[in-house]
Amino acid sequence: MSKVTSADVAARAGVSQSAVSRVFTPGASASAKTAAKVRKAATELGYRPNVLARAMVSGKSRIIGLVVAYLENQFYPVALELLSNALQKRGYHILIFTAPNSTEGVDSVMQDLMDYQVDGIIAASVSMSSTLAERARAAGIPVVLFNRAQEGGVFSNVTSANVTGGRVVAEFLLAAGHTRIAHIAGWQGSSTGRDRQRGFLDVLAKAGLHPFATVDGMYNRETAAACTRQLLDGERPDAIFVGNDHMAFAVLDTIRQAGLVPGKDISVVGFDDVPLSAWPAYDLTTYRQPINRMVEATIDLILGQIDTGEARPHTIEIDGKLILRGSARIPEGWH
Amino acid sequence: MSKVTSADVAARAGVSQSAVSRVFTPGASASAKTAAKVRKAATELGYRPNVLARAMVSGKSRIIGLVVAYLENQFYPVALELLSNALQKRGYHILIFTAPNSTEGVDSVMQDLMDYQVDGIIAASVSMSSTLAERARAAGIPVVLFNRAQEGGVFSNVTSANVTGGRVVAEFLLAAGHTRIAHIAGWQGSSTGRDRQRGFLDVLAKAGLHPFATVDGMYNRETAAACTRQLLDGERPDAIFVGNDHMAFAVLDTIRQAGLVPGKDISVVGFDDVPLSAWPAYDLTTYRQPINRMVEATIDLILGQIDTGEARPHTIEIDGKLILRGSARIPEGWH
DNA sequence: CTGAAAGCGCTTACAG
DNA sequence: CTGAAAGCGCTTACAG
Repeated sequence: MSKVTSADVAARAGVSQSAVSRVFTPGASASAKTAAKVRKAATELGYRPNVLARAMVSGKSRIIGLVVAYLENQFYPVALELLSNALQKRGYHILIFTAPNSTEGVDSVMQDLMDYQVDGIIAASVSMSSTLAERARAAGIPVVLFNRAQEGGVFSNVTSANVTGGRVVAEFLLAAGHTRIAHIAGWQGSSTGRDRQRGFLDVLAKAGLHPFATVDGMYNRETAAACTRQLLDGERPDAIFVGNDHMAFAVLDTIRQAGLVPGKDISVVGFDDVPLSAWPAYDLTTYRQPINRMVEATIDLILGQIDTGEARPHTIEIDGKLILRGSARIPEGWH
Repeated sequence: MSKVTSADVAARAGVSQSAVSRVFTPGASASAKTAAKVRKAATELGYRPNVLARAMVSGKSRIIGLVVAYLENQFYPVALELLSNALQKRGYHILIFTAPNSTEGVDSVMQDLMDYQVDGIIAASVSMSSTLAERARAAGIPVVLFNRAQEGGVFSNVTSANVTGGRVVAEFLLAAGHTRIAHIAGWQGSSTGRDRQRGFLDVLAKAGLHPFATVDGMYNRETAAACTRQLLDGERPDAIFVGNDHMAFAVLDTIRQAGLVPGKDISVVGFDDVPLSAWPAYDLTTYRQPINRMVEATIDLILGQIDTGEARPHTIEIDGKLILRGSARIPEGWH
C-alpha cells in the first residue's frame, strides 16, 4: 500500500531529496559516498523511481504507442513481438491500442494515444486522417506507419517494396508458363493491396496478358475462400496470386477441398512469408516481407526522431524476396 | 510543439483552472454555462487533459501491464486482442512487456512494469517469484495470472479446467479403442503442462493402461516434431495426445511427412482450439479453452480488485470442451 | 457552482 | 558535489 518516494529514501539516507533523484538519474553528479548511502536506503525501502512523475517533468514518457488491427494475420503478432523486444532493450515500452478498421476509429484511438503523452506512435496496418497528422505534428509526436504508405507524404512510413514484389510474382508465374493467371488482391483500401496489384498487373500487361480475373480479397479469409470457389467454378485459372499469406491459406484450403493439388493443378503465390507459410501443411511460395529489417528501420526512424526532435516524414522501402516452395510450379532456372 | 494545458483553456474561457479540470472530470460539478465556455475554448485550442498528470494526482494510471511470452502460439495474440478490446472499452489500456521465459526475466520485467504505476498486471503464460508477489501486494497492485496457475495461492489466476481436459481426452481416446496412446506433454515447468498430463495419465492408469510413451514437448514446435519422429520409428503409437495445438500442428506435419494419415493411421488430439485448428489443412480434434470467457473472467477479476482495493487471490477455472474434428477417430456415440 | 491553494513524485537550474 | 526551490499538469479538499 505504501508507495515509497524519493523523500522517504532521502530521510533514511540523511541526504536531500534532490540527491536521491541524482543517484537515480544517469549522468547526474553524485559522489560515490552519497550514491552508496542512497542505494542502501533505497534497497532497504524497496524504492523505485516513479516513471510517471519523471515523465511529467522531463516530458519524455518512454512510451511508444502502437496501433494495430489484424492480429489474426500472423504477420502482426510477429511484428509486435519484434517491436516490443527491440524497444524494451532501449528502455521504451509499448502501449497498445487495437483499432477498428475505419479512419474515424483510428483517429479516435490515436487521440487517446496522444493523451498518454507517448513519445512516438507506430501505426501498423492502418490509415488515418490528415487532421490527425496535423495534431501529432503540433504536439511534436513522431508517427511512423508500419507496412502501410499514405498519400501526401505527411507521415513517415516503412514498407517493403510492394510494387516490385507484385512485379516479381508476375514474372515468376509468367516464366512458369502460366496463361490463366488470377489475382485475389489485398484490400484495395490499403496502399499495400493497391501497390502489389499494380506491379503485378503491370507486368502482365507488358507481356500482353489479360489477368484471368482480379478481385478484392479484403485481406479476409472468408472473402478469399469465396473468391476461390468462384474462380474454380467452370473454366479454371492455372495460377492465383494472392495479396497476402493470410488469405492464401484459405485459397489453398479451398483448392484442396475441390480435390485439386496446389503446385500441380494450380499455382498459388502469397505475400509476407509468415512462419506458417513454411509449415509443411501449406508450403506456400510467397514474396517475403523482411520483417526484421522493417522493424529495425521503424525503430531507428522513430527513436531517431524522438532524439533529434526532427520529424520530417521519411519513406523507407525495404527489398523483399520471392521464397520458392511447393505451392507453385517453379520455372526452369529459378531457385 | 505547444502543449495546451488546462491553464491555457482557463485563460481563454475566462474561468479558473479548477473549473476547466472539473469540466473534464466526470461527476464533478460545473454549471452548464461554465461547461459550455470551457468546451468551446478547449476545442479551439485543441486541449486534451494530460493523462499522466491526472494519473499522478489520482493515483490511477488506467494502464494495465500485460506480460506475455509465446506470441508464436496463436492462443496469445487472440487473447491479447480480446483483452485489449475489452479493456479499451472500459477506459483502460495495455502496456505490453514481452518476457523471457525464466523466472528472473519475468521478475525484472514485472519490476519495470510496476515502475510505470500500472493499476494492475495480467501475466499470460509466465510464472514469477514470490518475492515479486510480495512487492506487488505491498504496492497494492492486483496481479492475475492468465492461463497459468501458481503454487501457494499468492496470485489470482484464471485457467481452463486443465486436469479435466486431460481426463476427457484420455476417455475419448480410450472409447475409440486406442491402446498404444502416447503423450507429447506441455512444458512440465508450467502448471498447464503438468495438469493436462496429470488428468490424462490418471484416466489411463485407472483403465489399467500404460501410456505408450510420455515426453515433454516444451510447448515447442521443433521439440514436438522431433518427439514425433522418434515415436514413429519402429512400433508406432495409435494415438497421440499433444499438450497444445501449437505443438499438435508440428505433430500432424510430421505424421503426414511419414506418409501416414492423421485420424486414420493415428489419432491426434490437441489442446486450446486456436483458430488454425479449424482450418481444413489441420482439422484438429482438440480440447477447447474457452478463451472469451477466460478473458472476461480475467478482466472482471482485475478491474474488480482495482475498484475495491481488495486483492485477495482468487482462483478461477473455466470449463472447456472437446471439439471433434478429423484428426482423431471418433468413438461411437460421441459427437 | 467556483476560485485559490496544496500536493502528486519527480527533475533541474540556481547558488553555494 | 549538494540542498532549497520552482515547476511539470493535473485533482481535490476547503472556503465562499
